[in-house]
Amino acid sequence: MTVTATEPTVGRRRAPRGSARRSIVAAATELFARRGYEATSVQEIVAAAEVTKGALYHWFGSKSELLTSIYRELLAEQTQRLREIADGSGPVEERLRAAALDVVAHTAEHADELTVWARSAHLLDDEQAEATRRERRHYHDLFRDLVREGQASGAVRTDLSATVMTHAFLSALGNTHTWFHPDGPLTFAEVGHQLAELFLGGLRPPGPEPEPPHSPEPAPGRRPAGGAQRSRRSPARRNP
Amino acid sequence: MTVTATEPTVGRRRAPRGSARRSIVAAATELFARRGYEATSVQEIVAAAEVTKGALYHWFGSKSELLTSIYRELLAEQTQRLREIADGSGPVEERLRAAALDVVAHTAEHADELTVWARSAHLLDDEQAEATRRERRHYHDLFRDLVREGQASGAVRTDLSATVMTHAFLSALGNTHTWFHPDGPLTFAEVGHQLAELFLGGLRPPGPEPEPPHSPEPAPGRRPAGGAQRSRRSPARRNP
Amino acid sequence: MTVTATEPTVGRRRAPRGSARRSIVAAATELFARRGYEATSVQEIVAAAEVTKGALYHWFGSKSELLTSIYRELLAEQTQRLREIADGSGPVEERLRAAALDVVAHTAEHADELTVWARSAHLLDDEQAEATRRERRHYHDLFRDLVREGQASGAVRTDLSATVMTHAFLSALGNTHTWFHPDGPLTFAEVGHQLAELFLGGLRPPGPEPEPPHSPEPAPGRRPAGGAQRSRRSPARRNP
Amino acid sequence: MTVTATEPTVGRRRAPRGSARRSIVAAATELFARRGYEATSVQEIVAAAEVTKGALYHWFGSKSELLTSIYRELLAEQTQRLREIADGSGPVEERLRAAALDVVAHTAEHADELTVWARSAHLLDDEQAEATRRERRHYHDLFRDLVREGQASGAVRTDLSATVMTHAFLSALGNTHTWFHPDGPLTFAEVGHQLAELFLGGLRPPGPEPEPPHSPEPAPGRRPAGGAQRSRRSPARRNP
DNA sequence: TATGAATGAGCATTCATTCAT
DNA sequence: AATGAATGAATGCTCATTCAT
Repeated sequence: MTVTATEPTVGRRRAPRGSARRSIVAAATELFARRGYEATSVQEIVAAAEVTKGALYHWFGSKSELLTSIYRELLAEQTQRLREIADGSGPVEERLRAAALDVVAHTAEHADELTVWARSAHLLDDEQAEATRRERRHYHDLFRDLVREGQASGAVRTDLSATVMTHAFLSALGNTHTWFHPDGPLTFAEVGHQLAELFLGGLRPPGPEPEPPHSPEPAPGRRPAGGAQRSRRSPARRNP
Repeated sequence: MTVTATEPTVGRRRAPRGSARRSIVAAATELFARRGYEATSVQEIVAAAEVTKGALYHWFGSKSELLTSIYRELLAEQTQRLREIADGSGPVEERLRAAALDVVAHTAEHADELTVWARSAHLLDDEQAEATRRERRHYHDLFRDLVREGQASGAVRTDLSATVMTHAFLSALGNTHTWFHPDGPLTFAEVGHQLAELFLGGLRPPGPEPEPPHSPEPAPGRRPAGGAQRSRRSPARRNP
Repeated sequence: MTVTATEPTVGRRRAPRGSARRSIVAAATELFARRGYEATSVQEIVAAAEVTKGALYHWFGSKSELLTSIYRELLAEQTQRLREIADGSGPVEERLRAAALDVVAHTAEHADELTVWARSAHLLDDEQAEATRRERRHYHDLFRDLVREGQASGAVRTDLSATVMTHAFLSALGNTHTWFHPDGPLTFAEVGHQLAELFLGGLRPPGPEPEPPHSPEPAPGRRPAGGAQRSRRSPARRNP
Repeated sequence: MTVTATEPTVGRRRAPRGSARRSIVAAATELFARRGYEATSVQEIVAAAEVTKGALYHWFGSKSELLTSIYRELLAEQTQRLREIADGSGPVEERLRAAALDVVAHTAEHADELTVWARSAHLLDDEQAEATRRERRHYHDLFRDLVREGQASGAVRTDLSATVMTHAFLSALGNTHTWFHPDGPLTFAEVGHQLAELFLGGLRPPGPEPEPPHSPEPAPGRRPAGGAQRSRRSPARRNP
């Protein structure tokens, strides 16, 4: 019933400009994550967002466009962050490590949205699927190119496909929603760091090695932002 | 489309006993894989299976029970195979490697069903979800115990959680449906072997190593059955 | 069949506002009364009301909610009438008699709806049943309190429970649908008056009585409105 | 699973002759009473009776024939009892009283079946409805003739129709299932006696009376058999 | 920048009944 | 005297979307 105004307004306006769109996105994200895209009706979204159906269709052309919007915003942000890391100046091993940790941090921050996407992307019609697929592909290529750069420099094993290694890491992280439970013994941040460590370790060329370039511990004090708390539903997030 | 008579019949007898159930499962598996569980109607299933709706509901309590049945059969088979490998007599490194390759082979053989499951498991009601979750958990624990055995023997690094490592490998394989394309440069078998290799390599304790206990190549001549061809739709399966 | 436009429209405008709800209620009442609640399908209702299923479910959450709505409106009206009589100023005998005759009149006017209710109330789910049960109970208590007032004043025998006497009268009237036939020798109004007379007579304390306070005849000229004609299907209503 | 043998059997027979039929009737009666005829599926009946569908259709031509069977057996018994009372030798007042009390007793004994009938009779197809209607009508006429005999003898008021008075009493009793609750202050036997008393009192001619021919109390020691306990579900049956 | 009544095709599911064995 | 797989038509209901206001 009541709407919290986030900016000063005058007169008889009940909510600030664009707030309807924002509350629709927030409600949809939460519901899609909890119940799934298909199991959430437009009616439920508008009820949770405290707007009418007409308002939703004013801002979004369809239910699937709403889903796509949520994901594309997320992807754009993540791509931007990755690009900055990849374009950095340090040695490739360091940039690779930074990239992996950034994926962990971003996954932690947006677990809900990413869960929704993983479960529902296949339901989109061809047009919308194509658009997001291209952007997602772009993100993947950015990461893979970093791996390839590592291969060229000798830091990464060359007997395995950079594509496969990239997908392996991204999949392992993107699947945490199917098994991670916040009440378990590890926080999401810890799990993420272990996954990054496992990935980075797996990249090293097989055979005798002179010096491990980094310590295998989760590096206390370097935890990525948002790593410890991540979801509206379970701020702690420890798992088995 | 075609109905194979498994025993000779005379007159206008409908079909051999139990054939209705079988054709329902076959039709549902194919349709769920191609179009998705939610996008496939019961009407379409019975049309493809050439039975009536009543027959479907005679054998399965609901559409979701049909989905669950398909998955549970698959999981039971996979669990049985893993148990035999885990209970084998060789050194743990070899059993771990065999287990990983078996997961690859099984994933290749049943990619369709596993894709369906990955996309639709979250739609099940609590009761059905609980039953399969328990069985799935059991399968996971079997694999994880092998990893733990490796940790105890010194073959596997101990600075990472066996649970996390197990999930990482299973997730990487279970997610191939989101990116693998049969027209790409690698067959599914090759991708699978690379994933196994990456996983096995990542398990090794960090630091100097005397002798790599196994060659990193995909082990020619040992390819698991069904590894090279996997799906009704794309027997070759090469990917980018 | 025919649709009466209640306001002038132009072009291909569908129908005046709120008319959909009204025609749904009218069609449902008629069909439920003629064929029974369970034997009437939602499809038949919307066809008769010349609306779509969606419109019906826009206004009513379910078929049973539609049934409940019809009855609750009826009950509210009847309760209101009874309250006015009970709160009147005359002697209790007169108010009791007026109340009984009002029940007769109301039953005559709404025989169809009441028949439907008597036959189908037990099919409702607990939630809906509870709501109407409470209102129905309220109506009953209003009548019973009048009987109790009569007992306190000495006009009504005290050796029998006011609750039981009230139920007896209401049941006798509410069951007329099982046996009354309009082609019989008595009109419904006559039957109703006899029932009221029987009830009122039964209330009198047993033993010698000085003066019968009212004539036992059906009181010509005082027939309640709608008593003589009651149903779309049988305007006359005489019975055996 | 286990069936209690009601008569000695030999050999490998699992249940006595006709026991399937009996358990079907028992299960159907119980389910129809609790959930309603329409809301009870044939599947539920055979599950409760521990027989198969085929067995049910072996003994009964249809679901409605099963319903009809239950009621006709009951009606035959009740009619037989009433006939014996009506054909008795005492004065008409006494026979009338005995008849009323017998209806009370019978209603108490078979409340479940009678409830089913009251709710579901209207669902039968014309053929079955006609058969039972004739028998029910016969029962009613037997009672009404007793009332008429009372009118002829001067014991019963003649200003009201014997038909109407009979229906009033039978309806009041037949409707107890809609309001009587076993936890209330009165037992079903007490309610029944009050209803009989109210009815009998209402029959007396209006105006001065010399001697009340009977005491208004529920006549302790004369309670009809079965009056105190009646239903599988609520042996006590007290009501508000 | 909304509103909300209405659409209409589609959905999963139920159910009394049949019949070859 | 039963079995139980199969029928097939019907049922109540959902839902993303539209559009006059």
